[in-house]
Amino acid sequence: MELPAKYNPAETEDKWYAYWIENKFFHSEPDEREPFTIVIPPPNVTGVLHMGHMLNNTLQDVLVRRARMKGKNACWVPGTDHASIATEAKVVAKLKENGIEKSSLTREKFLEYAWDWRNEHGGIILKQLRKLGASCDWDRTRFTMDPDMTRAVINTFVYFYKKGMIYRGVRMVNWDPEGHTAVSDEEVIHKDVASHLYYLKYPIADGNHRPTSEYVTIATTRPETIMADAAVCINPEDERYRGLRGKTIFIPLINREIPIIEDPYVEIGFGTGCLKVTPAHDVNDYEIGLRHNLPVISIIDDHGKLNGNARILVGEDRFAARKKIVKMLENAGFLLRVEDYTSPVGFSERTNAVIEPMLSKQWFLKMDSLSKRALSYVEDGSIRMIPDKFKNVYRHWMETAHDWCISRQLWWGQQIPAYYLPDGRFVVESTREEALKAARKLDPSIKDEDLKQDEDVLDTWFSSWLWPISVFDPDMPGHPDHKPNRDLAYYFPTDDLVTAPEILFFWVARMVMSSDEFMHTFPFRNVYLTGIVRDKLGRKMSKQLGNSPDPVMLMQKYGADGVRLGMLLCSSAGNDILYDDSQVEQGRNFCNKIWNAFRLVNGWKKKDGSQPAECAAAVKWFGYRLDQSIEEIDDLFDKFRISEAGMCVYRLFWDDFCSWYLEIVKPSYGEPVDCLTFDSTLDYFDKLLKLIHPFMPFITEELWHDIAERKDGETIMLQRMPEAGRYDASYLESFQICKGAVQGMRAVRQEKGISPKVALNLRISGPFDGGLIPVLRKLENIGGIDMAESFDENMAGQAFMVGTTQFFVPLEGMVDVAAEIRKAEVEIRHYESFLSGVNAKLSNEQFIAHAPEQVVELERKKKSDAMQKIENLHSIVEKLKK
RNA sequence: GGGAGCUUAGCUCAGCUGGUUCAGAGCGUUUGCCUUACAAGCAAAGGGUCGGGGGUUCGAAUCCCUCAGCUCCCACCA
Repeated sequence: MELPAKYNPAETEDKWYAYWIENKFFHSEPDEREPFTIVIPPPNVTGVLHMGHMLNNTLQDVLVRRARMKGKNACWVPGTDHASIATEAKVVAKLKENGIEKSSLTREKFLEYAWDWRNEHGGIILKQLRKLGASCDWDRTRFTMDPDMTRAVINTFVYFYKKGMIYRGVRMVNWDPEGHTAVSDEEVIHKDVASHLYYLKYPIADGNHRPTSEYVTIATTRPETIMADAAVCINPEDERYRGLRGKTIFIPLINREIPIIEDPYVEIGFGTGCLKVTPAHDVNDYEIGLRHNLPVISIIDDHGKLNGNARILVGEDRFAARKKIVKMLENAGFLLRVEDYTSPVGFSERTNAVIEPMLSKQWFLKMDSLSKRALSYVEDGSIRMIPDKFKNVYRHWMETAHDWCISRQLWWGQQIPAYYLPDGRFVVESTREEALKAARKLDPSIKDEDLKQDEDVLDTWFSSWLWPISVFDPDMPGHPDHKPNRDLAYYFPTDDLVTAPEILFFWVARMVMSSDEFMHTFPFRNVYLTGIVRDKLGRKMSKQLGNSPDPVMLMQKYGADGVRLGMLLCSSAGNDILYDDSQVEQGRNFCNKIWNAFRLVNGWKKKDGSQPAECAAAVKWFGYRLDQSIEEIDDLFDKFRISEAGMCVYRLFWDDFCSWYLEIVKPSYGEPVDCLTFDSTLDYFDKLLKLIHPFMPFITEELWHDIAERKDGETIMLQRMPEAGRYDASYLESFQICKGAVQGMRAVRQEKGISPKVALNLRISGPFDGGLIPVLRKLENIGGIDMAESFDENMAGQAFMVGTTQFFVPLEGMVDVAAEIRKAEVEIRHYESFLSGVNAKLSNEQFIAHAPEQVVELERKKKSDAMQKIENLHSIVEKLKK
């Protein structure tokens, strides 16, 4: 049976994934083994796989598969996130397409649509992850709005409320007038926008509530908010405005009288040094308002339109109102001038609407004690950040965290379990029944229908911050009637978390908080932060730019294994990766290389008989090389240098195994291979497949089944990862010299245009392991080999050195003597300057006195080696000149 | 405005606490090869005064200062 020269991933990948599922290889149950746990960062339930997911999940799969092969009980818990604002926005848009306005629906009806949408589109991304080879325990798949997961969230809310850590307050929030909800600070993106600075006249009052002709000038970017002004503020140090102290002033157009106050917040040098204070519509003004007890006059409604408090332009959109009021101010003579001005404006991450700072009643979770304790886990090293630099970022945030606004004015999500009595008092309980009981304690006459549940839902992160706990035990520890849970006790704390730095605060930090609160420990040991996948030009991948390849198409074209390896090889932790097709091509090519190495070995016939010397040497060498590489790979994984570990495996297979080992042991066409070499080769192939498996699960499973008889239900997935043995470093060095000799001879041929069919003689002077001469002969067409003290006189030829071993290829009549002399002289000069550097060091008394003995010793070795080389080169020149 | 980080070959990056033979890898480039495992390949070659300047040291890509450029995070001066 002839195997094709090109590996075809499509044929194998689906087959093996089905096999793994069928045999439940991904499933984990607690047992006596050491656990290894990863919880997936749950993607949006209605999302589709993008390049970031590919990278992120490949990394997780590599870690999980490796742990499994190290004999651990590996459990990778998958799931999805309800992503309240994003999903609700999608559903609203979809309904709009069908001519249905959200406002025309009841909450129940809307949620019905939303669940339909989720059931239809939900989980596509999880199916796509299977294509990638992700070895998730699908039996444990969770959704943040599963009934029991929701119960965990609700119970947690009640828990913190009863602990006094959740409160309801009027706060300045980032209002999204498009989404009609408050969004967190983290969901606001600030961009610089070109706008104008308007200079307005505010008439000063005469003391009897009448305007005078005197005025102060105020600069503002938002003239439509003047009706909400509560004061005008000056800096107490500002000499120019001494006369204004204690006076009052009139708002233009509506003639409302407001005080002049003093606060150091105002910058003397900026604008006019006079600030209009609008507590209802600006965060800083709100703070000033609090300090000076100013009234809060809100003139913008939830839709971004002016309300009755504005008195003028009522019902106008805020941006239309701005244009109109500028005209009105101008016509009335209050507009002094207009300057171009660039100011930062906040946009909603989800809807891209301009954020309106607004006062509204929201629910908050106190962060103070939670964030302090969460910081300590990272500070004391219980949680390791990879790369390390994110420790700083984390610390900075934890030290400045504000209380967390956890309510959202949406329907898709967990509804806040606060129930209002008709008189406005409220109770917080996990069920309506309990709420009724509690309410009756306040007022025995309350009936069920009198209770009104809070309309808001909880921030999505308020459910995902419980994820590492709730996926195992949705009952959540910390609740009064909680029973110990076997899964939680076994799998928690988890081992590694692989996620994007963007959600270090949203998610990672908050999981640490919830874990500290409920488990009194950290939720994971290592946090591996991946970079962002960008295009070749460094731009973020986005739908608008259309610069993102479709991951599923990519896997079809290059194979999942190829895509996995390709992305991994160029992605060190925390660094962005600039995606280019050439990377996955490299991965695909590697698959092909493995495939063809298999084709070669697969065609071999075994025979009895002695092992040729070159094979014995190659087997010995590669065995050591393998042990050396395994040691290196283990070390790289310990340091989470996953891409480097991948590169190490790549080179081990391609360079050492294929280009050297196989080339040495490879028999002539059709010839059989001796038993010892045959068995060693298959053993090495088997070990290599295991080392590669975490990176490329499909092709390794396929070939592992081909290199030996396997019983049904066997898998490479559950084989033990090869462990490093002791190796003889000096033998590896001797082999390096042999490799150097081969490369030197090839270079001579290349340079002189000598065909491989022409045998060349070789003279060796200096250290060389005679046992490797058969290897030399196998790889190069060599006539005679002399091991000589020095070279014959009068011999034309080409010389080269490997280390301190000198090689000489006699080339009677084929050498440009003058050119060779020039080359040798260049080299002599080079070594002479090197030598003089070394000599300078060695004759420096300071160096001898300060440097450690080994370093001095090394310099002496350098000196003698360099002198040896120079001498050798001189003798070459001598000979050439004769 | 505050903070963090980056700047090493054409590209993407290693280079750990300063010293293992004048700086490494992958990709790309150039040259020669269709050598019956692989042209998605084989073989060889070229390519860097480690962003500029200064300092510490016997010794600096590595530590310190400074300048320049880039990136990210936080805060948002009306």
